[in-house]
Parts: sequence; C-alpha cells; structure tokens
Amino acid sequence: MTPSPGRRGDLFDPACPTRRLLDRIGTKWFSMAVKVLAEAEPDEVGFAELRRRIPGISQKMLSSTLQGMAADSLLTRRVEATNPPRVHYRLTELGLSLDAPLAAVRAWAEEHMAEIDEAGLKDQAAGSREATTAASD
Amino acid sequence: MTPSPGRRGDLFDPACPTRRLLDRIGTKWFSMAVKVLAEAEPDEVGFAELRRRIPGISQKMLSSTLQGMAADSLLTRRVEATNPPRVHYRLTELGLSLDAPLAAVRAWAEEHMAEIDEAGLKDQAAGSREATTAASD
DNA sequence: CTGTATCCGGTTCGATACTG
DNA sequence: CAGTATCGAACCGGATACAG
Repeated sequence: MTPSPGRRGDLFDPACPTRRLLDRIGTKWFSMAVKVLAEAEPDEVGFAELRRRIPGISQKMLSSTLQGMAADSLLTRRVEATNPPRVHYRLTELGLSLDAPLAAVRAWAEEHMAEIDEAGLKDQAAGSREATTAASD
Repeated sequence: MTPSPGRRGDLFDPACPTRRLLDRIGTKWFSMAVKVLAEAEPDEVGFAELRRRIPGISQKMLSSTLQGMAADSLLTRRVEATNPPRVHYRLTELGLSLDAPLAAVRAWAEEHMAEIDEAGLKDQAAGSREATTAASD
C-alpha cells in the first residue's frame, strides 16, 4: 500500500502512483493507444480496428497495453457476446483526461521535430568542441 | 536521410523524431532529470549534485540519460578544466521548453494519483471473470 | 571528481501457436 | 474475431572496475 496518503506526488519514489504512471506512459505503445482511442471518442473501437490503426503492433502487445490501461481505470471494455464475438474499447473520463497533457507532449515533439532531428544529425558531423559524442542510441 | 522533412509528426513512424522523443521520455530517469535540471535553472548543476538530487540513480544511468539529452540538444555541457575537473550541466532553451508539457503530465499524475492507486488495488479484489488480471507490472 | 567499459540480471517486446 | 501462453531475442538498467 502507499506509504503516505498525504504525500504529494513524489516522482522519485518508485512506489508513488505518479511514478508508476510515468513508467506506464513510457511503454512502447501506450501513447499511441491513447491517441487512437482519444481520436475515436466518443465511439468505441474494436480490437481489430485498434490493431489496424496502430501499425506494427502485435496482438500480444495490444492486449498487454490494453490490460495495463484497464488496470489503471483508463479504459473500459465492453464485450458483445455474439458470434463472432466483438469487443469494444473506450477511454474512461480519466483516460480521456490523460490525453490532454499527452497531446501537449506530442505537440511539443511536432513543433520541435526539426531541431531534434538536426541535433541527431549534427551529432555525426561534429568535429570536436564540447559537442556530445553520444553514441548510446 | 530522414524520409520525413515535410511530413507531419507521425507518432507511428519509428523513424520520426516525434516518436524518438517519446521513446526517450519513456526511459526511466529522463523525466526526473528534466525536472531537476529545470528547477535548477538558470544555474548549472554538477554531475555529483545531479546524482544527489536523483535518488537511486547510478553513474551509468545518469551518464546515459545526460548523453541522450545532449544528443537531442536538450542539454549543454560545460567542462571546467581544473583539478579536480568539474562538469556543469544546463538545459538548453529547447530542453527547458520541454519541461512545460512534461510538467503537465506530472501535474495530471499528481491530480489523479488517488484514482490510479485505487484502480490498482481494486484490480486485486475484483471477482469478475474478465477483470484485468494484469501481471505486467 | 567525472566519466567509460564490461558483465550480468530482469523486463519488455515480438513471432508463433493455440483456445474460446 | 478476440484473446492467452510460451519461447527467445533485444534492450534497459545496475554493480563493479577502470581511465582521464
């Protein structure tokens, strides 16, 4: 259980929900899933369509991502018990509200995309200076 | 060559800078580093102090994180060629501007911390069959 | 003091195969 | 169609040892 209920969001505490949320966001397909689901609002989206809208994702990862989101009450699942069975996903209010700050990050990335890209290239050509000869990625 | 000069930020394209940025944000210590560095502005911060302010981080990860940020021009490095050598880090304008949207995510996490936490607990007690038996975390 | 290199473990992720 | 299970690969992250 959480060590201190009155504690404010301590990003540095691994046990803090804020930290867990950040970790969750960091998973590979999370932000893409949120974006697709948010754009689909207020409609529900099926598993297959979700997969179609997230190029490259596998069943496993889509399932995992969806489960993770549901575990944090970011997502609801509606099962249509027909044949063939169809399952519809939809963001909760909580999940939808998360899309706002996430969209801000996306917007930032789009806005400064060129600068980031340039930086990555310049990294190669840099002669010396104090330029970071980073080679981690 | 980058295939997307005029392309809009395509989050789904692994080669797109926006996607790379999201991946970088997702790394374990990134957001914490940005926060600490942003709070230190406009002062510079030394390696040791940075380490002190990010509990639990190892030299390697701090170095990696810093390198990654520098590779994207989010950070500048000033080496003081003395003995002992001291290195000062400081966010670039680009890096500092990233703190804003990141802070929005942090704020969201803090605001909804309780709901997330509750959801995580409820996951345990839930007797429902289709309840998310998430075991990813 | 400020890093880098190496080893190693844990987790994430992906392809495939299988069940309802 | 909608998912789960299993396996193996790749990567992230940590401890230690070492270099400038």
